[in-house]
Amino acid sequence: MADEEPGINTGVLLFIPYREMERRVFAELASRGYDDITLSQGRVFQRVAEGGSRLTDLAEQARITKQSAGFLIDRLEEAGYVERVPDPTDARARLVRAAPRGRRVIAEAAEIVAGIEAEWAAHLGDRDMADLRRILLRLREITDPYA
Amino acid sequence: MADEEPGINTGVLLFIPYREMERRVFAELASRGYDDITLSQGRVFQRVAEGGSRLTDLAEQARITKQSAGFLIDRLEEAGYVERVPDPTDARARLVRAAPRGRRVIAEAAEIVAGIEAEWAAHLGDRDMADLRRILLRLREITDPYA
DNA sequence: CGATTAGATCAGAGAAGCTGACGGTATTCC
DNA sequence: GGAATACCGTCAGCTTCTCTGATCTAATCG
Repeated sequence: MADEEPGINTGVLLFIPYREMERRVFAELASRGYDDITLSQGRVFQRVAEGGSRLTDLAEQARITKQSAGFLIDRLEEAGYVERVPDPTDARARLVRAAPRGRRVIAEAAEIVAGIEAEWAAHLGDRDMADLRRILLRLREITDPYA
Repeated sequence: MADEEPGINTGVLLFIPYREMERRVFAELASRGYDDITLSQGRVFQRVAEGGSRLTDLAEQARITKQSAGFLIDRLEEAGYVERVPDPTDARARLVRAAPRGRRVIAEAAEIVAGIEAEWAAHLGDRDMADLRRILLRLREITDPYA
């Protein structure tokens, strides 16, 4: 687990760029005024689907308990990023969906991500960038239970 | 940030296999008796260099404050994974290095990681697995300030 | 209908991260 | 050499996040 170049753990190799992407997106969003959202909240928020998501599903996808997800969604709701509406198909459930402020931050985050991906593509070359995404999509088949 | 297959954020794509690798390694270690180490502790412990590391360096590499790193190292020390010794080259500093129990867990974790990487290679093919690592190493050049 | 399952919440606790401030040691600069 | 500065680690206090366990209501199944 030390530092010989070729022997470095593939997990760590995946983590490094992921973390850097996350850090830069959050820093940039904060500087644009979205400074009332945390990393953990963002990880859950990312999973909110277009038509709304159930709390339990969000928890599963983010790999946290539904209680933790509820805690984070409460904060996102207070800050105006999401809203909870009744699920018309199941009276036990409520749907979490993006509120207006949430939709704006989604659009801005997408811009920022696109900019960073462009930087990466410039460094790697378009060929390797495309290969990276293709291989990661295939890897997802065996590593994402909620694909 | 939603779910169209081709548009999925590259950061998320990196995160999925990373998280799965981490989860499996920790689950397997726990089942082998190393159940007194947490994810956060592991993330710092991974960075402890062969000859010992300074707390400040570990914090920088793990991207947490030195106070947080100190907290985690305290726990790792109590559990017998690391020990702190004076730094012979600087009386202000102490070196954190692996204790015997720590060296054993490093060896076992390496085995587990190798097994998972073999699974991934079997799914992707050796060619794509090698490409993945090669591309990630190049990506590290612009995403790891502590490479 | 009654029993079980599923969605969400409440309550309490522990882990882990942060900022700010401090004492001790090195280094740098006059 | 001495003063100013920077660095290493720690203490103190707080917030955020995550967990386990229990509870409530609604849906579903026999």
